[in-house]
Amino acid sequence: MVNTSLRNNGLERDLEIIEAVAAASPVPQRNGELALRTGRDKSQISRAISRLLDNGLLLREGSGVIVGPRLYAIARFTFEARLVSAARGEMHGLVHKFSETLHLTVLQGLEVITIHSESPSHGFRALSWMGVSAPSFMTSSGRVLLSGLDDDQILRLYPAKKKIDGAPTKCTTKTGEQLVGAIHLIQKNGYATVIEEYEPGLVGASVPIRDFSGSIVAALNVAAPLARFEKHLIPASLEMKKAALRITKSLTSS
Amino acid sequence: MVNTSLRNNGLERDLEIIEAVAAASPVPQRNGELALRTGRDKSQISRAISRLLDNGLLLREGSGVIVGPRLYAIARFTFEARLVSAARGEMHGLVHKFSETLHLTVLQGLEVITIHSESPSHGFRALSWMGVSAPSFMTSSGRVLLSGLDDDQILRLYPAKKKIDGAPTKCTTKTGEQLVGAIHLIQKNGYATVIEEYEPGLVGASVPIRDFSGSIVAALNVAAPLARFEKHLIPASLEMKKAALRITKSLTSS
DNA sequence: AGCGTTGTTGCAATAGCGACACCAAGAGTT
DNA sequence: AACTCTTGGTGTCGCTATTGCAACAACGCT
Repeated sequence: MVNTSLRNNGLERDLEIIEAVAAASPVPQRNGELALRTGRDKSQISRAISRLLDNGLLLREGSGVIVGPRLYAIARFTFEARLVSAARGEMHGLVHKFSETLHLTVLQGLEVITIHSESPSHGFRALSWMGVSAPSFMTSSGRVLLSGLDDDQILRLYPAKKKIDGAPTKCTTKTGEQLVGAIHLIQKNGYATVIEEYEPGLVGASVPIRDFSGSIVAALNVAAPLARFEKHLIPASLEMKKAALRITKSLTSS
Repeated sequence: MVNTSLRNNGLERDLEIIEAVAAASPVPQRNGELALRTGRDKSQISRAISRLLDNGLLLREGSGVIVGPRLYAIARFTFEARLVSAARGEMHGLVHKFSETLHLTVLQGLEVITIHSESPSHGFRALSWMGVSAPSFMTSSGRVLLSGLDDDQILRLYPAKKKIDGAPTKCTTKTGEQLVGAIHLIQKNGYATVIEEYEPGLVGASVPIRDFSGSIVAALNVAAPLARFEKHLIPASLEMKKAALRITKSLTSS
């Protein structure tokens, strides 16, 4: 029952513009293009960009704008920056061991966003992982990230009896009740696996990464083709569990 | 002298708050502390933080707030996307200066892959390395890219005593132990050189390119015939070091 | 209990936003 | 040059959100 009518259109609009610019990176975005993308009036875009330029969030490049330096200055001091540098080496080792792609994900709202990926030599270099935020209830990393919450917190997000919006037929957690059940299993095992839930032909496993206090701050995830990796899901999970512990350790010691 | 009256207090205030939070990282900042730092009314801080939380720019951590993952995701994505175009200019200048071929490489799995090359006009092997991968332990760029990892992480990839598979006789890093030693030297110098390790008659030098948070994300590399370039390896490395810094700087500061 | 500290919320005045129309600068085209 | 077409920037005005002060609620402390 928090006051939700407290909304700042300005901030939302500015973020929308910045993300539109970021999504088009490295191509500088022109004024009109952004107006189209965000569906706002050109006058608003013009004035907003002017402000964002003044504040260093955007930067002129030719006849368009790109993301400015101030964002980097802030991003440098985020928890994610430390997390990535702590996890990168471990992920590297696991890529070598599994020969499959690894992801480092965090929860934002109800979405899972990937903040770092490591691919094996034979994989494609994923360039598009930033915008791809997946729903949390149907991915292994999402369930792992949710597993830090209490049952009633989860049920508040996903009501027990109600069918979750957008749950595909393959998904094993179509209601909040089922989700809580899956999460109990994750809490017991310390890892989560999914088989062809999010995408056909794909399997995945995830383990939680905790901070010094034990709360879950991120998830380590491996995704691979069903045929190639199904039998390795459990061993890989156990391996990742150990890696997650080492990441926690190096997070607290730095 | 244009738009001085166009100042949006909201954006400025929000940025001021976010930066205050970032500056205190990793210690979560409480409401009142931020009011003091920014010299604003606590009511404004309270409401602003509530908005910033809703938008994922900030995150609750205990009784305070930290910077959320959203900004990091934007920064990370745009940095990668713009890396090649930012490096191209510097590489072009270095090609001119060295009259040798330059490569921009990243690590994928345990292989080094070349994502961009610049060759002098007389270059025979102009495009031959694009997308080609090489083992990381025996190339200068590979060692540079590994130099962001801890010793124990490297030793997990390459056990200390065990002879590395595929290491040719010329290779100076035949065991994990030797590799760690070589990497220590790279970390100390800020560059890596190899002489006829990967291919007979060929020498090379590499320097790391770091992202906004200091993580090594790519390597700048020059490869040349032994006879022609051996005496220039060190000066070229120093030159490339400066170029690498400029690349990072050009992306992260105005 | 009483007290100090800390975060949230009413409320009037005010400042900024959103939408539409208009203006200015270029780039072709004839 | 004048003509159009495109693109970015401004003027204005009704309307809504923000501001700053205050009172209020929620703790923690002796």
